[in-house]
Amino acid sequence: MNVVAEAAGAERDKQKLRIWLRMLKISRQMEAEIRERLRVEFATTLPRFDVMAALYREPGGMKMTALSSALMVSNGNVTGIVERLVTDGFVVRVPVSGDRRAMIVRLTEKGREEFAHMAHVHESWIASMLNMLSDEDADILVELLDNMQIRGVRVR
Amino acid sequence: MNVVAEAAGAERDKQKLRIWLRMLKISRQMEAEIRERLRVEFATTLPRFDVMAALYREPGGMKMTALSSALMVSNGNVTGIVERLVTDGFVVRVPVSGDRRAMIVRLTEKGREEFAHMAHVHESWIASMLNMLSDEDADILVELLDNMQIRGVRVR
DNA sequence: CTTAAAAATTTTAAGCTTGAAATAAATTGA
DNA sequence: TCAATTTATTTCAAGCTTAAAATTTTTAAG
Repeated sequence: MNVVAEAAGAERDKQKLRIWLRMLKISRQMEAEIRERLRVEFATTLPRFDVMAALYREPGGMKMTALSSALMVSNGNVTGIVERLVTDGFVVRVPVSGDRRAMIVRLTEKGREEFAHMAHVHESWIASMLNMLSDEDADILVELLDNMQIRGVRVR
Repeated sequence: MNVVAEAAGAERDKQKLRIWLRMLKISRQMEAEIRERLRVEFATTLPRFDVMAALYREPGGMKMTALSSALMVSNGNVTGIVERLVTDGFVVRVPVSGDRRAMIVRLTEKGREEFAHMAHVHESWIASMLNMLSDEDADILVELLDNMQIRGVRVR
């Protein structure tokens, strides 16, 4: 590769790095704001909210493994979060008939109501935080983000 | 507000939520990949990398408070991370003459070399992960992200 | 049937993260 | 001066997170 092409490649890499750093910053800022709001207004945490969100979509409940893979976190991680949600009466764990290893986790009625309420408010927080985006920009952004399927680092 | 305008507003909120969820997912996937790589290839963690990156930009070193506000994390958090970096010989803590409360944290020569190496490889990971973006898309995305200044939730 | 492998989950150890409380030093104002 | 406030940092308790090891149960292979 000649020097010109090399320089162009380096500049392209820098541009990608810029995208990543900017995206990371925005995500962290928004996450921090959401965590703070969840703590102050609902006395809960983002991981708890995430678990409840996943369970809300599956009224029949989910196995621990399904839950942890849906959230892309480790098994052991979910164990602790679910434990605390059980203590608070938001979820229950029921044994799976026919497989004594497995457990199904399900929202209680109290958990469903609590989540429905939080989700509604949560949506308005997001809309408020992203209110600098015009409808057009929002459409472009959704389109771009939808096409970004992250896979592992390509080893050449 | 009439029913049509209300429905349009609700749809707008959903679009913003979509953007947030997609962005969060991408960030988490990329972060997970970077954490894994840092662990396997450099036996380090993302928080440590972040601290070293901030210090690399300030050859004279930074006070603890400057460091934690640059990284947008709590003071106490940085204390622990720096502690472990000191143990590994990547940073040093020097007292500030004239202010016995404060501490300046600075990369050691070993720390500078280590970070320079990691940063180079890190950049190529990012470029590889974002290789689905055309140059045009990348430019549009940088532009959009640059205009997204997140502030707290606007209370109406 | 028995044993080996696989699967679902929990436990553990180490590190990250926070908000709040504690410490210590510097600054301000009466 | 000297008391109150502010500033810089650390400590603490609680929860989050991971990878790896351990446990229990199921499935598969001979």
